[in-house]
Amino acid sequence: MKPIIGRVTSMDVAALAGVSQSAVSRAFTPGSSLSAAKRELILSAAKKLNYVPNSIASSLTTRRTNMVAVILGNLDNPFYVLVLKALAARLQQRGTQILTFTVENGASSDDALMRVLRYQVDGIILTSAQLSTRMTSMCHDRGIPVVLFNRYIPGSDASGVRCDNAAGGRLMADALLKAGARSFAVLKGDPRGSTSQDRFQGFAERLLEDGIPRSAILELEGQSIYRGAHAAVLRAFQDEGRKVPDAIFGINDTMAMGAMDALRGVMGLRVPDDVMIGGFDNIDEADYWPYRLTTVRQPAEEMADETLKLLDLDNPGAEIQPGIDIKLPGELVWRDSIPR
Amino acid sequence: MKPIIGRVTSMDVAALAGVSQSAVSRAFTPGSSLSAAKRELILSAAKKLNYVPNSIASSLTTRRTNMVAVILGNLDNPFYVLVLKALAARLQQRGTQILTFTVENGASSDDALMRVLRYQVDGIILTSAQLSTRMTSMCHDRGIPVVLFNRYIPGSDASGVRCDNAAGGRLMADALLKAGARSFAVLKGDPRGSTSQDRFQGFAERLLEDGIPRSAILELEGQSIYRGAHAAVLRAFQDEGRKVPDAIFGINDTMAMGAMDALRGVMGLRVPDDVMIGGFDNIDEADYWPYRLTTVRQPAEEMADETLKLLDLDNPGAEIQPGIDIKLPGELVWRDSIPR
DNA sequence: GTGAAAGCGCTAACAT
DNA sequence: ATGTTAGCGCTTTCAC
Repeated sequence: MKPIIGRVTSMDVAALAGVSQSAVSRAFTPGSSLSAAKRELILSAAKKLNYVPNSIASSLTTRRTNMVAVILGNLDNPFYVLVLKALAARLQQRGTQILTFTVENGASSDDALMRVLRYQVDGIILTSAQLSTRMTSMCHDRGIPVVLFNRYIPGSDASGVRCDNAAGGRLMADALLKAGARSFAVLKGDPRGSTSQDRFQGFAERLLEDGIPRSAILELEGQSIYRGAHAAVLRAFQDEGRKVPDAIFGINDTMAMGAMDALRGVMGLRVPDDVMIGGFDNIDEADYWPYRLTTVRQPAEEMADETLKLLDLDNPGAEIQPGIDIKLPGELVWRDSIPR
Repeated sequence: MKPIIGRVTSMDVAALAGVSQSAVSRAFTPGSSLSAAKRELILSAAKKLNYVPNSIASSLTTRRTNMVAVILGNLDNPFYVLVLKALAARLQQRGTQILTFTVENGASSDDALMRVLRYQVDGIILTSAQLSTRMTSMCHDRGIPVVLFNRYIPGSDASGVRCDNAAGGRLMADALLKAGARSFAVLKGDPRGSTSQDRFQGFAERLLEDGIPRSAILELEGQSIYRGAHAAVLRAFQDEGRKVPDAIFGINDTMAMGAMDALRGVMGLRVPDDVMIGGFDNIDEADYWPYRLTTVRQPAEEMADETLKLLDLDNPGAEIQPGIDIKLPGELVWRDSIPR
């Protein structure tokens, strides 16, 4: 017994159940006043017709779409896959769907944001790219909360959650110093990203405390990816013949892994005997046997929790918070790429 | 000069520009008849008000949301991240957004699908989990095209695109046989997934042609993940003391890598000298120096292309295809985990 | 508790 | 080319 062709609407259900269309609406709205008997009647009619409420139509009146946009940049970095998973688990559980946008690495998210706005999402989570102040205020005007994930935009009043990247950088410098390293190289990612800058900043600061000037740190551009780091290391230490330092700090694990493989696989060095390597993120791969990378763990799950708290989806009307900046501490995870 | 608080609608723009509301609508609809002058006028008024068309409202009449649902299962498997990226790039380019759903591995997607249906998506791409026939027909009734990505549901009339998994399995068996292997183990993933079954099936068939019966192949459950494969290998060859075979075939690269690390890292064996290892997918990591995994490449990009072709988003009204099943050939990528 | 009626912001005939 | 009008499928007053 196939139902009517085309969409079946609450009208059809109402007709079949012999009630008004608004009753059908109530039957699907938890907490609305409707007698249990009538609700049952309606629900069974609905099932018979394979009726599914059209949430697009309802959001027109409720002004809530139950969709949140997640702007993703670098999916090549497994950390952001972790983040997506953490966010998805939490959001789906509360009945919110994720509208995913991927943007070219380092690209401005403005155009992505423009498209997002058309969809009247209930909130926006930015894990990537820059955000212009014009966009911030457009979202603000519409009452759409925006939260920056692991990035900070100076001068912006957008709120954000991030790992305490500078402190994490210090943690790593400290570990390396304790292990006896005296010369250093750093693999940086997107130079415009605050994440990379902050980690380097904290790292350099701690080194300076031990008398190592920032100018003594070799800065390499790894473009945030394995391949980029691999190439940068080879270029510096093989092609250009620079001296391999005691330690290399990869601003993220993927780059640390790329560096490690270039050093070991191509140049025949040993880790940590010839070079120590430190990473950041603590992605799953960092624990794989060939790497056993000592790294700074980012508390992805907690960061996701805080992100949703800032989004405050349960309080639609609420005035959007000013520039709250939540910093969660990272934690050093000792493995084998730095001797202890 | 801040615009009006609250949402600004096409009415506001019309008022400011001194035109009718429908003119505004036309100004934002490419190819509608409107004089260039008026269009300019409207566009500038819109910009002044920071107006962004509400696509939720428009989809109510157009019956198109420009959203496609992508149901994702195992994001732990980097191959599906690749797939998501490929899909996102293509979809976004044509102005279609992705509604992402993650479901527990192996779980039924029925409830996810139910939620998807509320959003009136223009199409559904299922890269994971099972799909009941009831769901298939519900989508069918609504005229929502569904395409299965790398899975096949026997008896279902849903269309799908997949790598020729059986042929890929044969390719791997062939390579292993040529390299001199005579005893085998296979790391399987979700036993309910056709992908895992098909690859094993093809693998076993080819082996049989060389006189190796299926019963001689040791089947291990690796749950499709690194850690699962790692544990399964240790359990079989260390705890239970089974004899390590000449070759191990990981139904996907992640599992092959897990097996490799268990064998080398824990048991001290060498690859490929002591054990050969083959994978499937050709994820980026397969090429990393410590692995250099010989594997069967899945043509992810082409698969994404075919998926979108089947979805046929440009022909909304079109009758949904019956059970088309597109199989794209995999390709053996030789690296170092199988001697040549 | 329940129905009637008025929108939500837009598109799509239909006029002109 | 442009304005007028009638919905799209739902939620939400407002009566009863």
